[in-house]
Amino acid sequence: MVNITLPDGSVRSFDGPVTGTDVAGDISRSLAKAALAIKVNGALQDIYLPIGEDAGVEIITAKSTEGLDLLRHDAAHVLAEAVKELFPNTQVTIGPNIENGFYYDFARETPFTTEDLAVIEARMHEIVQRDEDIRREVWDRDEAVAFFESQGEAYKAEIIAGIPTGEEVGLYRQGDFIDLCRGPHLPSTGKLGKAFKLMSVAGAYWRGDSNNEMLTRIYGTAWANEKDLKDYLTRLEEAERRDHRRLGREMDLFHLQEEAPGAVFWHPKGWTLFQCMIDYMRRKQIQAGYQEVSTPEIMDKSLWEKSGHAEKFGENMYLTQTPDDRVYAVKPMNCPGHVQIFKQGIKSYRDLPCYLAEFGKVHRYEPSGALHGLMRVRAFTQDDAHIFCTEEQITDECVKASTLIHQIYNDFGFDRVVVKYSDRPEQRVGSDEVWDHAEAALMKALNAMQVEWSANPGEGAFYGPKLEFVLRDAIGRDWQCGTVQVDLNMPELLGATYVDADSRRKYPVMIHRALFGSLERFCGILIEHHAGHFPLWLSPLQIVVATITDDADDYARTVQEQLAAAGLRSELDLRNEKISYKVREHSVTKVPAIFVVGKREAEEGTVAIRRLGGKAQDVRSLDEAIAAFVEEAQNPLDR
RNA sequence: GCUCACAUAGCUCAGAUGGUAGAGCACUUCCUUGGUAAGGAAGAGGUCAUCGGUUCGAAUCCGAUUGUGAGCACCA
Repeated sequence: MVNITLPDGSVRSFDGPVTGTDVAGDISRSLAKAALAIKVNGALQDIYLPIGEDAGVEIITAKSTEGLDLLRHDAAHVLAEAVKELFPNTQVTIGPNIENGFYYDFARETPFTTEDLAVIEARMHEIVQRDEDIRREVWDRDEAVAFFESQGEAYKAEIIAGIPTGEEVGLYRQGDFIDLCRGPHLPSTGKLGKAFKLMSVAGAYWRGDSNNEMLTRIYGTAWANEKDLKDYLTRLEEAERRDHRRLGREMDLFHLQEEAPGAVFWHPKGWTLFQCMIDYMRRKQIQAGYQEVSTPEIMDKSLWEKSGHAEKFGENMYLTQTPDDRVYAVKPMNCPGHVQIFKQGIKSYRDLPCYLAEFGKVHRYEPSGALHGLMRVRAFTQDDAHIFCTEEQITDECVKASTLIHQIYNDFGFDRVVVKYSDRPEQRVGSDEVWDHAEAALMKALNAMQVEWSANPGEGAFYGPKLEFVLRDAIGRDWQCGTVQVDLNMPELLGATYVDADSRRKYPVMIHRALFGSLERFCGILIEHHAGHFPLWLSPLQIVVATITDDADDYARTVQEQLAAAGLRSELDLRNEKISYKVREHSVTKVPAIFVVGKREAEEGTVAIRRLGGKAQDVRSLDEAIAAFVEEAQNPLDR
């Protein structure tokens, strides 16, 4: 007797060992059909393996996340099988499931191109049609290595050779295709169904290391049913519609061009948005006790040699040579400049903490392949600040900076923020003792912050450990923005000191922090987060005054003058076009509100307000409308 | 930087097999004065990313360069 306990607590008894298939079939035929795998006492396993003793069993279908992951993983195997059938000379490597789908990395002389995808996808459908059994086999490790080597599968052999000797190796066979895999897998290829699609090809380094050879990767998406697949494709289209590069053009915010790769040409509207962010931040920082400064964009290379930038960051730096043969570096960071300001005069411990902030434009020569709209550029503006303080003040100051970051993200409409903690990288300045100290201090601050955090080992800056603040946008993507870094190295490298209470000279601690991070990137994130529908206070153009007939032109001018006098950003649309034409155009460019004026409004001193995305018109007196909009357009700091 | 793809009018895109370019929208002018997501007509606009090669002839074929896209690696 084998007693199987199901998740609802019910128990079913069987005469002897049973498989997941038997259990599912015992419950219902439809479940037997939908069953992909089972969980026996909480552990996932193949559905056709026997269960010999009493156990808790859960049937896994594609409705659960786990089931969907299995399905996607199987899609990767079917992809590999299809490729091996079509291109026998290709070597297989690895193919996991990922968010929304799967990929498989192949090694071959000539990489796949997009044209190959259709052929491969068609073969995958054939393999699903064949409904081949997928069965687990247990092999001896050395035999498995020998087998894959004999098949010319060097990468697979290498992976298996990495498994400890003596450990058993699970292989899965489907048709003529056999692959190393931890499993579990679906019982047959037919279970994959039709809801999958190959999406793109890309290069990817073997084991993720750019020193290794590049493989050819095929990405695909797979879902439980065709409706989910269709929904996913629709979501991709929606994401494309809110792409900041597209909206930036449509809304006339900025452009990029070939002569200045990774550098932004801000148009008047985009620059207005940018300045709104700066205005907000400037006030916020002053409230928090910061002093704003400005430091040179180019400084002699020798300074960057002292700070360690030339050595540790040199590959990312722009250099300029002047007619007098001096070599200057364009600043990639603001810290050395701020240290120069701190160093002027003699600082006392009473001057600490000293907060120096700058909207500093920095240039970094980023790898060309990394550039992406506003999100990844070579010239960007940081809302950067350096807090010079004593060791005792580190915890407090880090907590304060973190609080500030959370408040700011909140004002900009982001409520989910997570923190990542990064410790010493391989490329670094300073002794291990100093790093021990800096890491411990930052960790102490992190614990005092009471925030959700995760570790990011080895990812710190070259001068100190850091915290990164990652926010999640409206469509669930994570963006790294703010950062707080504890630096016990830079002041010493650049000779910055203060006089302590015991009248001895000491090196201050330097906390580097940025809140938006890069203003350019933050701007891009805002565009995508709001899909161009900015809250009124951020919207570069707040109101368009549009006339119905030219009888209303004079009145429209009056309206716009009054809007301007009230500090609202508006434009006048007196063109000889129908009102529906004007409404459409200003809706497409995401203007938050249109004040429509015709003969009636001119006579009554009113405006007909049409909000972006709304259908209703709200006719109000001009004074009332202006008061309401002034109120709504207030900076969050004034509310 | 690496792999693949792409680069034609301001934007979105057509332009088998080589014979020096087209559409829609936008723009300009005219008609229309129209009440909430595209009224009508006419006109103007391109050294087909750049440089080289093959050819009688290149937007088209080949190579290089630059830029862009999707990934990888890197990262604010």
